[in-house]
Amino acid sequence: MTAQHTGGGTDARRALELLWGAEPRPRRGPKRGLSVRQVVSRAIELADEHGLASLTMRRVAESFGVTAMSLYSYVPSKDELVDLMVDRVAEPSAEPGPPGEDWRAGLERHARTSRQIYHRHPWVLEVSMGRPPLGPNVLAGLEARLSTVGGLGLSFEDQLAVINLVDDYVHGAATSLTGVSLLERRTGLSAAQWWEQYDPLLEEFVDFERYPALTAMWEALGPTEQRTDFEFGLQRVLDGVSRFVESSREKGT
Amino acid sequence: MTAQHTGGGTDARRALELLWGAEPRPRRGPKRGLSVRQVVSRAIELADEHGLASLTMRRVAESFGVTAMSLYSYVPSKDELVDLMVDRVAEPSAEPGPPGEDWRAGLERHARTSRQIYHRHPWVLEVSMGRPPLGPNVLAGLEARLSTVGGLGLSFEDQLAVINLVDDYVHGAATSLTGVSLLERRTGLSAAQWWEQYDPLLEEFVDFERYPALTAMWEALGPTEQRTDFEFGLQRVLDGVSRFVESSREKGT
DNA sequence: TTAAAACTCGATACAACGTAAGTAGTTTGG
DNA sequence: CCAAACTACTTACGTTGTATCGAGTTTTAA
Repeated sequence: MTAQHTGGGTDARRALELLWGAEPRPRRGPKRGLSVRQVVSRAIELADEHGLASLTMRRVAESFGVTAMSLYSYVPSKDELVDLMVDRVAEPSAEPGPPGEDWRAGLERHARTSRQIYHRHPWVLEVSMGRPPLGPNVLAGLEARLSTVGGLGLSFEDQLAVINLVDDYVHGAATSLTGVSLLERRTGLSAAQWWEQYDPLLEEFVDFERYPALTAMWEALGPTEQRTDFEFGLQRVLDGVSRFVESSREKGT
Repeated sequence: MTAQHTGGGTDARRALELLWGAEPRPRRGPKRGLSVRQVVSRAIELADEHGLASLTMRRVAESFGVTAMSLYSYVPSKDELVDLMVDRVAEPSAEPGPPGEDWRAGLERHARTSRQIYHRHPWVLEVSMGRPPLGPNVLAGLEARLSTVGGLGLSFEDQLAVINLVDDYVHGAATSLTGVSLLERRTGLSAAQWWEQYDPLLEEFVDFERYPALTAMWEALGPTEQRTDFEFGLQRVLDGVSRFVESSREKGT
């Protein structure tokens, strides 16, 4: 397991060539049986279905009927492959919003788009983006966010802070939301089944007197659904941003 | 790499016994050279220093001068070990707040405590908590949060939604914050060095005309520090919660 | 008191991982 | 037309979690 992060490649030029699709056609050897695009697409499919932990070079290769080492003529390492996967699935974040869209609607749209991406490709959440792949879609996504908050009269620092705030919330909420269903597939146990296992045992080990609020809640709600409400949180976050924008306007004028 | 998540163990009773420290003393065989506490502590130290990916049963064992398989008499699997580690580092979240603390101060304190935990133990962020280990500290942390928002007249659902919102933001922000420094150690390249590699190459591949806002920002700020401001985001989130609490009070009265 | 059961720990082994190295065969530029 | 460049295959290495087995140790039951 080498790649749990992006930007791990050693050859920056090669990485950018791959990200921006600069594949010079005239190559010497035998015709290639595959393309980088194909490899990346298949890798995404496999990761979507079985998770990042199960995404191995061997499996990607096998799905094409070639050996693992063959892939290394398309992609220098698994790290680079993950970079390419991340930029590929970021495609929707580059889509333009409707004309006349105000900042709040724009941030909402970006947030929902990200949530969609995380929902469809949960493995993205496992990839640390400390150094995002500088591909067309990742850059376009950032550009779109910046232009959404660009007209508010905020400093660049504040613009970035607002964008990061929303992105951080979405990332965190998506992690919670996805974690549950991910575990159901990984362990083969539904959340309900899991609770059935633990619920009776808990009383044996836990002194519930020490957790009155928790006990009250479990009795009222049942421990079944502890779902994070994405929209609720998003609206609170945007309310907070709204207040900041307003007070920032007052000062600025 | 089996354990990137908690709650993966197969024997629920054994898991709870370990979490709640129920180690029945009269055991038959030779005296044990170690204790579960020791093993968990050492594993945390190693994960703090070298990351979760480098935390292997062999390394933990070697640090005690025993073989990898010896550990399996203390802990049934690496999954369970990670569960124990998570509950252990959650200890600070059980600490009580000052008397008379209002809800906002309480949520702030919980958020900062979590951020501290993530800062000191970045590997926790890599562990999916879809099914948190039901140990004393995790439970106490949830109890503390619930009692913080318990006096606001919110429904249990709304209480949970508020708690999850703050936790989700903190998790997301911590992931951003930690990601950068984590990569510096993992790749041996500082963020500045990394940018130096990519910056000149970018102009070769990227048509900056297509990213005007991004270009303007990079020219103004330089791409060096794209840090997430934890406190900024936290205050916006709490502002949002505040508005919700107020409007909820109006309705409720 | 003693035999058996229960336990710890070490040695060995296996399948799966990313990928280095080497080879055979194919295409193309000089 | 041949040598350089390229693809894809075979092998191989070191690492991972952990199953299995065996030898030795302590406790319990008779």
